Amino acid sequence: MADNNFSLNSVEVQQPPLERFAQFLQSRGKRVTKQRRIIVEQVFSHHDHFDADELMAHLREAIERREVSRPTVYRTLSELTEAGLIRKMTLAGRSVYEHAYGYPRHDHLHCQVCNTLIEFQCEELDRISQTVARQHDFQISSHRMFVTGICANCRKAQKLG
Amino acid sequence: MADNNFSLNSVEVQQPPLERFAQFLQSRGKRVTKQRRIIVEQVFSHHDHFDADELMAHLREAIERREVSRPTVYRTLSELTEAGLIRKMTLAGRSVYEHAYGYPRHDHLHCQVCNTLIEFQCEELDRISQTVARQHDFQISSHRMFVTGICANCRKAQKLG
DNA sequence: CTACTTGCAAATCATTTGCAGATGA
DNA sequence: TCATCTGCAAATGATTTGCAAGTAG
Repeated sequence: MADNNFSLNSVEVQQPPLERFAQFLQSRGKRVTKQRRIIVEQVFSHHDHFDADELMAHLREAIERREVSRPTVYRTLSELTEAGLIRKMTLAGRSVYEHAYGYPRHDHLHCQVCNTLIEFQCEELDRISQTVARQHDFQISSHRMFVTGICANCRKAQKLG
Repeated sequence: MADNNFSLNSVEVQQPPLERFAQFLQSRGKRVTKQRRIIVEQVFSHHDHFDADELMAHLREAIERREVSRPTVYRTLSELTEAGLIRKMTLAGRSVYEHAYGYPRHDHLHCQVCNTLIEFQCEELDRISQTVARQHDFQISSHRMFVTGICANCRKAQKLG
């Protein structure tokens, strides 16, 4: 849960993701390249959950133009995760990402029929993590809760079917 | 969360895993074979978290004797999961299993250094799942909570190092 | 008997890596 | 300049599948 920001008060303006990423890259002696720019812009163009393939589908044009390649997409997703701009989770064996930068902490309901993720916030989960961690002399870095089941839409569809 | 048992009161005796599995197999028109017996016996010989490779390591002799093969181990793990005898989770891209049959529901602390899973029980998590699910008109089948961080042992080791 | 199972070899599939040429600071 | 990057092709590693021979009921 490294917070490299001096301030994240929600009232304050926050630098755009690309700038934030540029800082991170610089701090590691890495470079701001055309492909990293393209990928970050795409990732933060809208809020959503996505995996590498879905991201590449959105980048199709750039990929066909040979401006971005599959390995670079994977490499950049790792860097963005390291930088704390996105968060990675594993869903059915596949890596799925979501925005972390500028987006509030939350957990998920996962519909096992349509595979959708529904976000929810619950302060209590933090409290519980802390209590349990204390009991086991465990140093928390983060927690993740998934509630699996069937969403309202899919239940409706099933009844109709 | 399908419960195929008529009763799971902890005071009552419970049939051995192999018998339970035999019932499941029969109900599906499947057969009790030597390899399924060997694998179930091994899986339930002690309580632990394990992945396919670790299980195969324990089955090394049978594998060398050509009594059990890698595909059969994978196939049987799937069946045991379907039968509800074991539970599957994904940890760092790898499938990890644990006993479900005859073992109380729990969640995990996951040490990111030594990769150990520490179990804990917390009724409140069920209550929270239910509340959240209700808010989103979501039908729960189960939940899973992971608290990631560093366990006491690894912290000690790090201080010494 | 004969449908279900198995081991084997080969296929998959997501993700990663080696490398020679390209490029940002 | 020159270390960092990139695309390409190929490697990886866990898991799965097709298939002919084996076996449970």
